[in-house]
Amino acid sequence: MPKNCNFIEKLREVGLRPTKQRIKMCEVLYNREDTFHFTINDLVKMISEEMNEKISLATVYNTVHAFEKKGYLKEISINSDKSYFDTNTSAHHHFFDEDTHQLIDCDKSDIDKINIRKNITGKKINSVEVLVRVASDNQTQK
Amino acid sequence: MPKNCNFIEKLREVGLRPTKQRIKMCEVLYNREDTFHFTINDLVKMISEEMNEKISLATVYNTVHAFEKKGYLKEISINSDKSYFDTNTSAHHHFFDEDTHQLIDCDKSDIDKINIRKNITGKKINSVEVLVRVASDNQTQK
DNA sequence: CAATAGTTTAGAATTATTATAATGTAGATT
DNA sequence: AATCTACATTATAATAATTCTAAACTATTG
Ligand SMILES: [Mn+2]
Ligand SMILES: [Mn+2]
Ligand SMILES: [Zn+2]
Ligand SMILES: [Zn+2]
Repeated sequence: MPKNCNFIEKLREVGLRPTKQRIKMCEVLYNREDTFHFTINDLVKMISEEMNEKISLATVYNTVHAFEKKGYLKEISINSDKSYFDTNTSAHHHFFDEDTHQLIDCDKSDIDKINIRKNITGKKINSVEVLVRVASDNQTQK
Repeated sequence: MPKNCNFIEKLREVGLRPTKQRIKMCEVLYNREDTFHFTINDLVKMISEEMNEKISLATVYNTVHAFEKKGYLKEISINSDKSYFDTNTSAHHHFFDEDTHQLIDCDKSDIDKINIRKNITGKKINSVEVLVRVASDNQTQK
């Protein structure tokens, strides 16, 4: 979703009613310079801090999943106890900092295009994602 | 861990006491032709079916994590509600069948070696993993 | 054969997430 | 504009994976 676009229109376009809560969430998620990664908890905090709105946890979950289904959010594969989401919905790869639990985008120049030679009969490829786990240099050794 | 090796020795080597439970789990995990992927639930089922042993759930969790820490198991990054583990501890990539929730190994010929050009200062790369999500061809369309 | 540190266990606690079901509301219909 | 209805929101309960607890057990050491 582009910054400062007509969220009401955008929501209607994909068949989602532009409710107060969804518009607020659009503002929190998309009205900023850069895309970012977040957990549900992060998002709840952002909503209550940046806005003076209280949106119920269930609605935050519902809306995040609705946006994901409509292609306005992506879920990132990290085996952690919680889910991470990304407002950058283009195909891209990630670094995951195991110390801080922060996700960092790779851009195209960082990793060559992945070429998959194997194909599984009857199955189509939905996504190809690289996760590069990094950690402080002086953690495993010493 | 090689098939039919001396598990008692192998456990002692890494400072784990060779308890009845750990030896049983070694047998279930490593005494077979091929490596495989499993969830904790899968493993509990295997233990009670293949062996006539009952190992408490807490011990299964403890032991899986102990084996993981010692490098005898790998955890696979899938954004799912549960964790997946792998008895193949070599660096390799995966297909994940979103219909059946099955993991399939990629071998070296399937995906070229990933070359990471970006580096994050003060951080070292712990792992580079590709996850290829696949699903039935006639699921998204029609 | 003690002593001790590490291990197992049942069950409780925790945590992220989803389900429920009552209330509210956007958008259509009159 | 009032009414209708399908969709949304909400507080709360339920679920499910995982971790914690603390008591009982056991492998190893001396
Ligand atoms: Mn999801
Ligand atoms: Mn783990
Ligand atoms: Zn990203
Ligand atoms: Zn594997």
